[in-house]
Amino acid sequence: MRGQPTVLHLDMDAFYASVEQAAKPSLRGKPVIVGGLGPRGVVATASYEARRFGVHSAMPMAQARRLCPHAAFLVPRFQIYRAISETVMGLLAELSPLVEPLSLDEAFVDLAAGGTAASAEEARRTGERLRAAIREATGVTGSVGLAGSKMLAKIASEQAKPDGLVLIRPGTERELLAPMPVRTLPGVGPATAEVLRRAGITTVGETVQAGEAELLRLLGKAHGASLYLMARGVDERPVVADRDTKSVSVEDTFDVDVTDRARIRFEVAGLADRCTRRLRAAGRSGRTVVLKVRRYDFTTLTRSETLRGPTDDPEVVQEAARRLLEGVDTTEGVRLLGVGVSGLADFTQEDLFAQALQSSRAPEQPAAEPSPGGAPAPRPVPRTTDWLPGLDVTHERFGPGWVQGSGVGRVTIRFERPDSPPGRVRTFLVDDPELTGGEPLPLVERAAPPGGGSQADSVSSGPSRGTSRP
DNA sequence: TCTGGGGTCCTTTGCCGA
DNA sequence: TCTGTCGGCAAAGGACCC
Repeated sequence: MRGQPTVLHLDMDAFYASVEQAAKPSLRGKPVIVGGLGPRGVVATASYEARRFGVHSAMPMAQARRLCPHAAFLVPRFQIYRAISETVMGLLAELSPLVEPLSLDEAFVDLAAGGTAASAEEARRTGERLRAAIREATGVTGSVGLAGSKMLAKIASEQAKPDGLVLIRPGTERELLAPMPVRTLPGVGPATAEVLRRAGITTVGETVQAGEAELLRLLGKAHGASLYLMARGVDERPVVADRDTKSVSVEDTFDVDVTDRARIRFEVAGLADRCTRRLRAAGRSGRTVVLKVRRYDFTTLTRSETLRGPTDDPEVVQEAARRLLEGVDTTEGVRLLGVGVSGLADFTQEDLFAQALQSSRAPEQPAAEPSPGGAPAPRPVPRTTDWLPGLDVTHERFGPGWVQGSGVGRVTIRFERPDSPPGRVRTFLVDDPELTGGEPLPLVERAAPPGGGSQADSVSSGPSRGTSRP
């Protein structure tokens, strides 16, 4: 443990929902729920107003609707979240060269490496300056935790929420942690908590009392040892910038379970294709192809195959995924399919010999792609051209707005912008020629407009996913 | 209307070669 | 030469995180 609070953890407050409220004045102060809106969607983020009704992240959307039916339900707009995230990460980079992003809305900063935490007071001033800068540059708020380690900085930022700052003074960690539930510690999820509970351990203090030997017995070597350290407030994990990606994967959950084998093959081929596109975009290639199947009953299995050399060739990945699929029984229906590549290499070198060998080892299946024997190609889920709630639009006469809802051939648009008062609602026919998909507007005047660019695969609501209208 | 998507890390098991 | 074992790799599953 370090002598000074030199680790800063930043956590943006209810990030996606806050961005939507900043972008849409009519939603400020109201419950906002962002997530997948399909029949199998889950909540990505709930605003604090919605959390008061018991809605939280990862909750099935259907349950969220029951708990908070009057909330605004919106699909995520990753383009603008990413743009704001880049602005925030830029501000963090000004504090130190050692910044470790955890997600779009969270990061650790090693202040010691930036020379901005010589004392607790200076660390606090740095944190407050950062919070002000974030608010000014982005229009949304973040909470800051400061402590001598990652774990404690993260616990501090959790306590600071929303829109606050908490500093844990070195030397006070043990008493602070003792009464907290074990779930507070990183790496303790539902399963570990249950194992500990059955052993009579529910708080951090009890975890320490149990002793290392008992934790090793209960949880195994790696997990037990690290939990014992964490529970005593010992966390020597360094802040690591530039973490290397280890795998790339794409997956889709279907609105309705799929049983048709031809359709399943077709979807797997499409997933393999999307996966390799992402791989290539990142300039990487990989050796191990993984097929993931979640069945009708939510049991999940993976099948993997390691190639002779790394590849980023869509055909090779498709072939491997198809071979893996042949060994999986899907007659009772699948709810999710995924394709991933791991064992990543930096270079994109093709091992042609390995390819030839691999395909000659699987001769039983004719090379023909998804549509066997002249049968009509299996239909993918029709791309819904729905106007999805929350997406940006522009009307030739009324200007920029966002989709509030749609149905029976109509779409309701609210015309407002981040800097306007709450706007008015108008309803149009879905094919109104004056209505087109729009770009996200910047939340604050000076902020650069979100870096455009394509993001074909980044919107995450499955086969009927909501890309913005062309 | 039960349960997303994209990751990381760890454990177990089986196999193979030294 | 036989046997044991050890390390490394591959495959599969599971827990956890945001």
